[in-house]
Amino acid sequence: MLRTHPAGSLRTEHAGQTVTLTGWVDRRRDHGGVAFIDLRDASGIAQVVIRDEAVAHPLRAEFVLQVTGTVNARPDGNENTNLPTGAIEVVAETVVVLNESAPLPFQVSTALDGTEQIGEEARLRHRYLDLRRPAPASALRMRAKANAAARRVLDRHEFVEIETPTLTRSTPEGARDFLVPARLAPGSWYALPQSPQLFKQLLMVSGMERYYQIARCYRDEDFRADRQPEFTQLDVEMSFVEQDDVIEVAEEILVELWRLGGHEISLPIPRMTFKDAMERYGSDKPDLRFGLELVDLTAYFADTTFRVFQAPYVGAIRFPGGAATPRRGFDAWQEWAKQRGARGLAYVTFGEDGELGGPVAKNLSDAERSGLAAATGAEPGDAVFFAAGRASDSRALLGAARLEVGRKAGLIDESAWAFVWVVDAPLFKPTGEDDDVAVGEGAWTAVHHAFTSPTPEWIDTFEENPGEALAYAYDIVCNGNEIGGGSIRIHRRDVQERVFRTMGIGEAEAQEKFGFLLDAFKFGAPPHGGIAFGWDRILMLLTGSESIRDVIAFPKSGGGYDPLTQAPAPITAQQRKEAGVDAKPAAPKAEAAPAEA
RNA sequence: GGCCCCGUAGCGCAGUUGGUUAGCGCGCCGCCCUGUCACGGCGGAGGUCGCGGGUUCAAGUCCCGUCGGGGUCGCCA
Repeated sequence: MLRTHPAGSLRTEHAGQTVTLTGWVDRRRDHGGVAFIDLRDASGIAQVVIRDEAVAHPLRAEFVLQVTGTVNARPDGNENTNLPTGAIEVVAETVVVLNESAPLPFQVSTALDGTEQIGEEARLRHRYLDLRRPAPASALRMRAKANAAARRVLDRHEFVEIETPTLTRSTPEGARDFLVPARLAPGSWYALPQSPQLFKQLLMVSGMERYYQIARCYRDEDFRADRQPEFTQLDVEMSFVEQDDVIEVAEEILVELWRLGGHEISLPIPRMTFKDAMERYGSDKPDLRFGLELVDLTAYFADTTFRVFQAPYVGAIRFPGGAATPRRGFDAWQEWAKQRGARGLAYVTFGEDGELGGPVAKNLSDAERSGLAAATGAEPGDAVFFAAGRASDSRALLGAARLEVGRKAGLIDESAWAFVWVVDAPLFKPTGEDDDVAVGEGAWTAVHHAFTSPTPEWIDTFEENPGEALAYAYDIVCNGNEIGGGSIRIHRRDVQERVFRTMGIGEAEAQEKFGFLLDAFKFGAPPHGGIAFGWDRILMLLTGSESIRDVIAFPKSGGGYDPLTQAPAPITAQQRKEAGVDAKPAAPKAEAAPAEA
């Protein structure tokens, strides 16, 4: 080693020792005659005192130094209580410049931590410098600890960590695949996996019984703050289990993870049905850090003369203290609702004297007006938003409004961690649910994926009422973020075929898309199920980051562009030729391409 | 793909009703400074106002287009 001690490890008990440190010049304070260098390495910072001006003067920020000197207690009154090493300093005897540094595109000094705003594009272009800063660095360190914690739990339960291919055939999860041309089979392409779903099920057929992987997944879809084209899942699968068994392991992992952040999750994590979540919170991932549930007013307005409320569903959400919102503020809410595809957002205000206000109030009958506070739970000074129309659309709008109200009214405890399992989701949803036109029978698609088993109660009868059938699936939600989800899978070939039939997937198409899985299931597939955690999203929450980009070492920016490597980039004509990108496909077969799922 | 916001020095930002030499902080360069710790002092360099077009006597500022970034809805577990 080029050093004897990590810089951040020095304390008063080292006083008198001769040490050698290595690191970067975090900051320098040159007084001409005596100079102070904050020497930074991964462990922290130590102050180096250089009394030779000729040595100190040429040093610049981020020069790489090797310093040998004596550890001294600092003179009385000169301690720096902001530094763990603030009671000591290293008086340099020799200073070796291991490397110089060009002037930086932005400052990385720890002294500026939290005060300096740097544009994300600049940070990503020089991510290696960005990662010298304390916050980005600690996010990656937390990620490593989270990986270790997951492995610790799963090892304890005799899970086997297994890697699965990243060059594979497209798995049927519905997102767009990233494609890789196959040089040795021009015209044919690999797909990067959207998840290891099929492989982990094959591993159950293999008798591995308990599998996990910290798996990279790829989906060619548009960006979000919490989405990247390549992302990581902690992927888990188990044989001979029921829902409760998977949930138990998952909870153990979550407990270990949140302990890293100093929070003890109390078990068991509460469960809520999908139906409850939608009806009470207008979301399949309810944020339970605050109450404020949706109010179903369909019955209340059953005989209303107000045309807008003559709808299959009328619901409301209370806005505590919202009556004070200025007219301009309510206009902004209208805009907000319109951006979400709603016609608007009806509202009523409750004055301190109990008087109703707002444009909707005058459209209500006296009886409707007088009972409204009791029906909605509104107090004087509150406002209430309404949505009327199709239940699913209206609830979604109210659910979104609930979150917005929660933020605006300061109802959310930012230090809270509210976990919930959302269970009993529907197995199927009608395709084209967004159309107003009722869709005919048979047009169903899987809510999770095609291999999710119906619950035991529905396994024999789901075809009779696909819209009602429940999936043997579970999502784990934290503070309104879905951080993981899984299901008990179908292991019986007959059930799988019935599910495919309900979804309108023909035998030929099933065989073409994932025949290898169906074939495998012929040979004694055990009952199995599992879960996948959105690892980036979990780390985002654990580190208090605003974006998953903060917990990925080298993330992409918008459009899938990497500002650091400048990928994607054009290829040469030679590469193009070899890759077979331009191979003409064989004459198309008569049955044509199956419609996109 | 729709909508909203942003683009001015290496970084973060200001720039009035369109007006003559485009500013501020940090950083950078030079000199000075023996107890600082976001050290300090003096001096200095650094600009295709994202790009293209238009309106105007005059555009960083107004208009149109375009590119890039961020957010959001669609999409995506």
